[in-house]
Amino acid sequence: MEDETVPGQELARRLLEWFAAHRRPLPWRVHRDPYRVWVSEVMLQQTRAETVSRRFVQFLEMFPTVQSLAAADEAQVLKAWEGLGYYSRARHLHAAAREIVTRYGGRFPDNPDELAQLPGIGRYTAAAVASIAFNRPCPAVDGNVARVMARLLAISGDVTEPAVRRRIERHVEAMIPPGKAGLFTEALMELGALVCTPRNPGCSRCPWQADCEAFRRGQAAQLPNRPARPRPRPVCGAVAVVCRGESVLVARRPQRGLLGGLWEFPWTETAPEEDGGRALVQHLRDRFGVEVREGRLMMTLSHTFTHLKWHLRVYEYDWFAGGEASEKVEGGTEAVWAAPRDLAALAFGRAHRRIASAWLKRTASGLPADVQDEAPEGTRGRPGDWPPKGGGGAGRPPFRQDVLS
DNA sequence: CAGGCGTGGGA
DNA sequence: TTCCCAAGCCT
Repeated sequence: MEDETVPGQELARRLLEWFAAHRRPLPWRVHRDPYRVWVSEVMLQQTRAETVSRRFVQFLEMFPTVQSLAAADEAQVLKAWEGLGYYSRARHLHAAAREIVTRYGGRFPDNPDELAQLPGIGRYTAAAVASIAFNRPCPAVDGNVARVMARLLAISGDVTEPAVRRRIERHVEAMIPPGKAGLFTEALMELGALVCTPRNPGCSRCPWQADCEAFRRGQAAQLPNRPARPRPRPVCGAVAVVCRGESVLVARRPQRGLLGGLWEFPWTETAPEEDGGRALVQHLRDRFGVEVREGRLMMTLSHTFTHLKWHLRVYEYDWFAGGEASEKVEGGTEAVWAAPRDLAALAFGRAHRRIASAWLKRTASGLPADVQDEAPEGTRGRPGDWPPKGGGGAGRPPFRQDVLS
């Protein structure tokens, strides 16, 4: 169409030459079947390739085909996804697998429009799967590609804006070499991952250095311009580890929203300066029908999400009464008494997994519970000063709560 | 459409 | 320690 085409093809030729020499042997590049391409692309969303490589291999061992993934329970899939974050990806992956099996007979759609109808597959992933798995000439613009192109063209606008991204897509589409769409897509992302990195770009190693407008202007490291993210909002809470024999009480979070479908210890949000013990005991009674004897502080911990920062006080209780049913409790909260082996089989988010690990370690060793945070004593994690830097609450005595009246 | 949605690693 | 992310999607 435009006169971009000819120099674009020369750029593509040089890129593919570079890719042939520097391509990493990543596990999802061994076989190029649509299932593996799809799983890897979803797993790579907002997640580093180094993290994904291990987990991808494990996931493929557990779910080697789209049929096996579709046949699994969602809980199994979430367990396989544990620790990877953005758990809606796992739920969507599972739902899409079922749709591919039931609606498409187990054969993936080969075009971006149909792919993008599937849950968890957006504009980028649809184009990536169509180009890499089916060699369709679709421009797949992820963060890597957006960065490379923003520098190549010296685009100063926000590359997360749809209008800017569509402009980049048009440029990329014009560069796709006939018959080599998949290779080109991989090569462009690899360039962003290995050379045209966010900080300290390796311009001296770049096959496009001579054509890069940002490099010519000495702006490569400054582009693209990304809007600053807001600081995580602090949330304080009190967590209950209720012990009943060898088991502890755990509950499943709602399917939607933060850590959806994962398990956790019962907890309640508190004001920053309160120890939360009373509200927690009330919570156990109201929400789970469980009465406990007394509580004592077991540990404190902080956990940062993209948009939240949890400051948790974890209390250990001995069960006294209630909750025998170990089933659905009113309000829709599913709760169970989990033995150590159950804890290992359930999927938790990072913070609650750490609580489970701490409890298991203490139980196994027979040692008394210890107030312990990740920081050394005297800096953070003193029971009377939580959350750290929050102000107030100095010198508060350790929580004790008698339940029975 | 702006904001919700995880985690681990590097500067 | 703090900040910035890393192969986005959904509502």
